[in-house]
Amino acid sequence: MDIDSMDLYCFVKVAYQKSITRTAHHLHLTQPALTSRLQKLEAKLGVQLLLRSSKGIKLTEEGSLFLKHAIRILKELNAIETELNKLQEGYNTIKSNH
Amino acid sequence: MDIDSMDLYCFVKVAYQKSITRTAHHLHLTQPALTSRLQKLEAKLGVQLLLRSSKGIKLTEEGSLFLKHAIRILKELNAIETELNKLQEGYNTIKSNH
DNA sequence: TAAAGTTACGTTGCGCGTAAATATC
DNA sequence: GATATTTACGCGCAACGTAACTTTA
Repeated sequence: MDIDSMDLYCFVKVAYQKSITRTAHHLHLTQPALTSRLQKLEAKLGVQLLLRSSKGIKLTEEGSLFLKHAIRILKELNAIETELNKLQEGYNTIKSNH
Repeated sequence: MDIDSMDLYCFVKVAYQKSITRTAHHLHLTQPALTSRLQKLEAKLGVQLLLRSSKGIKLTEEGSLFLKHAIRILKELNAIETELNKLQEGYNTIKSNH
């Protein structure tokens, strides 16, 4: 399937902000780049996640389902970083205790 | 950070098989391609995950920690696919019920 | 016509495979 | 020397940005 964490992050942000334009700014991307990313994510999953209109963005049922999982995965990724950092700090503490 | 699911899958496979060569074959990749992927994963995380030797592969402490999270994320990704498929089947059932 | 999203297109960087190098038993 | 991993290098595709297009309120 090959989904990357940036895909998830982009989708979650768009889901919350309900706007591709605004989210693109926040992520330091252009609108077309973000549009393309979201289209490809939907293609990979084989489902439509977003309902686009000139008013903004709404989630489909599949989108809502995906959102829950995406958030869980992003939390898991954060946990990895945190735990790896702790492990590193542990070593440094040992090193500096001589 | 930008980690993709293929990174996780590669790492988990290598962790279990304890060999880059063998895993590369199973994943239909060449050895250098897999090596490069693993190196970049370690670079992204800023930690060493694997201990390489001519005998094969062992996990570092960080590697073991990462493995647990990686497995959890892959399960979560599987769950997404399963649930999305169920949703689609649901629609088809409704459609065919006329 | 303004503000949202999308399509078209050229460029660049990343991931791959082939080939050569290195290390350890 | 056989078997493991790594480095070097060239190529192709995927992701980006700019610019033009489309839609709807």
